Amino acid sequence: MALSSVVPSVARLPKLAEQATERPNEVDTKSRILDAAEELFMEHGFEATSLRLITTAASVNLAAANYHFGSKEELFQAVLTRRLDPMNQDRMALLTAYETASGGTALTCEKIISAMFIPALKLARNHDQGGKNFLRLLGRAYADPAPFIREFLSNQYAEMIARFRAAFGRALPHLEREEVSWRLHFVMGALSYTLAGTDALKMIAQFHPEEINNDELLLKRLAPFLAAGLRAPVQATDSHQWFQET
Amino acid sequence: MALSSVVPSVARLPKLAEQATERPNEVDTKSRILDAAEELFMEHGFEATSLRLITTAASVNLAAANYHFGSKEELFQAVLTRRLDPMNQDRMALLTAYETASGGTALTCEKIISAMFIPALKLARNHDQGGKNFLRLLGRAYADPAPFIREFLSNQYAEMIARFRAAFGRALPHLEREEVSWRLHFVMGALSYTLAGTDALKMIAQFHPEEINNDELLLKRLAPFLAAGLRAPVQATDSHQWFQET
DNA sequence: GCTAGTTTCAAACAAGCGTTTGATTGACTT
DNA sequence: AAGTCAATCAAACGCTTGTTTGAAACTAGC
Repeated sequence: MALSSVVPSVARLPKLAEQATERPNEVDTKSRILDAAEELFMEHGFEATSLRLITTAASVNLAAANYHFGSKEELFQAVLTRRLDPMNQDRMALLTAYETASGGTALTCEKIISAMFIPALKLARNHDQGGKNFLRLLGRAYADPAPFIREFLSNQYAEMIARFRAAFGRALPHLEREEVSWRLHFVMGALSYTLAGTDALKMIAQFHPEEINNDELLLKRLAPFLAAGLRAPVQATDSHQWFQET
Repeated sequence: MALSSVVPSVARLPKLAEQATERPNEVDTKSRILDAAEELFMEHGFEATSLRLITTAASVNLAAANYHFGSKEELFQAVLTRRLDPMNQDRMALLTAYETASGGTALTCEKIISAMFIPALKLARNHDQGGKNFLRLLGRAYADPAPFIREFLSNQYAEMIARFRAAFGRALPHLEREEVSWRLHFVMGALSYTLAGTDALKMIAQFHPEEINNDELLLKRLAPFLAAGLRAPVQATDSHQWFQET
């Protein structure tokens, strides 16, 4: 179905052994497509972004997208993988570092949340241009109904989620395993929603507009909220303290 | 641009004054389209759902969609309005009822969250078939990048958000207004993400599969989490307790 | 200089899209 | 019985979509 070589070799890379590969301008076609696709997918979503829009923005030929990535779906996955995979590796490495540093004692919730957020912050700050775009793209991909996106994210996240669920389980020994999983779910929900929000964010936060794109301040507000939620007392299953009214 | 009468009159309604209008089968074309659109938009998203798919599922002519609603965008808005508007009215009415019942004293966070959730629960439970579908559709619409959707939701939610922000402000007098707005934002994020989740939900909750569609149990887990987050102590702005590591 | 193999390119492909048209149907009024 | 008008229908409109094609451009090895 795809072309014979979805991963083409290196014949026409621009002067491979001649000069430094990190020129900000005039990078190779594949990266140009990835950069343009990242921004446009973030702005319009997967379905509403056409390959023609992407390739025009990248100043490459339309057929180059299918040549280098095989299909639009594979291009989207490549956009996600490029940054998501390193970020999740960072998260797990940081969690491991915290755990070995603490000896045998369980980590605090704040420490574990740190291990989730710091790699995301690093991504938002360090990358030349696309970091913030990518986090917003990721937040939106989380809510996308397309099956191939949901399946892809499930696989990409499975290992990291398992590691962090175990860590939260040790940090909150009084909670049942189910409850820990649910709260981790809520944490990821608030995080992805917050990262994806632009208009919804403006809707609520008409103040301090300079803060809106300051992810560090944003997460400094989100983290205490989530840590307190994680430590909340469990609701008795048969309690009718809630929802007693019609 | 739209037809001359986007809101057509009542000439050919099926035997208008003859029989009861609440037959579960053989409802009028407009409702059939709305029901089919609700389900398909929920399943595939706005862009990926074609009018042909909707009208075929509704067993009506393709042109009927444009005739009754004007355009695909207006159809989507009609799908949202049909249930969202009454739900938000319910929320505000319930909040007002709580406030008058409490006399002059401020409501608790739990009570305010109740006023947000109970109407959503009612929607999920009472409506013949589409209630749960609609909540998932709503959660996804929240993350949709399409400008007309974001604008529409902003307008639909503005009044309700303002009312609840004020209520939370009174319940949490030690918090600055900004902090209250942010935390309300986080609350709505976790809520919409949770309501929208299907695969992500399965990904985390492999246990008790019968609970997944039990919204009451779901919100019984979510509510204590959010209430605790709302009451969390504020993080000092200059504190470096978080994120001190690279 | 020839050849092999990778990348680019303009052009076309078939399919699907939202929307519009114009005729037809059918219930109502007069 | 004629006329009015909302509602339905099959068909088409113009356009965009993702993908494919085959030739051209280019680099590298012999």
